[in-house]
Amino acid sequence: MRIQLSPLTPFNLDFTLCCGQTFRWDKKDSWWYGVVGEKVLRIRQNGNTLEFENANADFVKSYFRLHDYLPMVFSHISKDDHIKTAIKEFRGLRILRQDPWECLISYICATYKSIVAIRQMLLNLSEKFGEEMHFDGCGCYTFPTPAELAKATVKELAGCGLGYRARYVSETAKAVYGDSFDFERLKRSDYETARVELLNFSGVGPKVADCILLFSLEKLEAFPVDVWMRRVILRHYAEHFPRGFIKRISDEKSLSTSGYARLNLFGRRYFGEYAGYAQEYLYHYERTHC
DNA sequence: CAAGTGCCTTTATC
DNA sequence: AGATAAAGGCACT
Repeated sequence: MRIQLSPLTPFNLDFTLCCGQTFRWDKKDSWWYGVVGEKVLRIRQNGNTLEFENANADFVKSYFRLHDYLPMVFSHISKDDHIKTAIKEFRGLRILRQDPWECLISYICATYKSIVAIRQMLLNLSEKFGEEMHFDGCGCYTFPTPAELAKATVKELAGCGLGYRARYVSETAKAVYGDSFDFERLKRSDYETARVELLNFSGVGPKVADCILLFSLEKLEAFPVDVWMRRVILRHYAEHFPRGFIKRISDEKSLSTSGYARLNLFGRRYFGEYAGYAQEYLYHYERTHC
């Protein structure tokens, strides 16, 4: 199947899948392979043509958020030269619309880990608790369902390399499975309401909640602040804060709760309703230029 | 080669 | 409220 992309609103598949928002995609030759839902999706881009197998066009458009009109997004978030530079370099990077359950578990696992390590943990979880798929080559397992992870023991989860996160994943899986938690309802809730609900899950703090809101619950105003975003703000946006505050968060090994709240609020106010897009461009630019 | 540092932080405990 | 320590393990220096 093919989709012709509009030349008016850019899309770049490589930037979108490489920028660290998702962890279970692999590139072999020109094709990207990823398990989404029950299927192995194979997709590649050639200029304005998107070619794929094993999914329908509507799903692809939704998953890659092809309906986001990026020129409008850019006009909202282009507040200064630094973000403009990041946009110029990674034009076409899009926020994904990921599955909320997988996103929740992924970012619980992501705390205090490098991206390669996160990928390994999620691969282990899928191989051990997911269902095997049949498609050419790739390590193809579905992401485990809430039922599958709720059944797993903490020891088994720890065996996947989760460490202290094993308990959080177990508790959260049981909560989601037990309540038949409805993520679609959170999509309909506003940002603040959905955020408060996410914070109730074990292993979910402000940063993890913001990632889930942005990458799977359609809250484009979410502005996750991790160590990289702290560096971005210290280097390029320090003049928006009092000296003392900047000194304090420079000295902190890890960002305090109040520090997080302040940087997060700055991002949302400064960049506006598409702050999440700004975050992703700045994050990816910082990681590739350090 | 050993030891230290960093990693898309959260939680428990003061 | 706000600070602090502890929680895998692996890659990198």
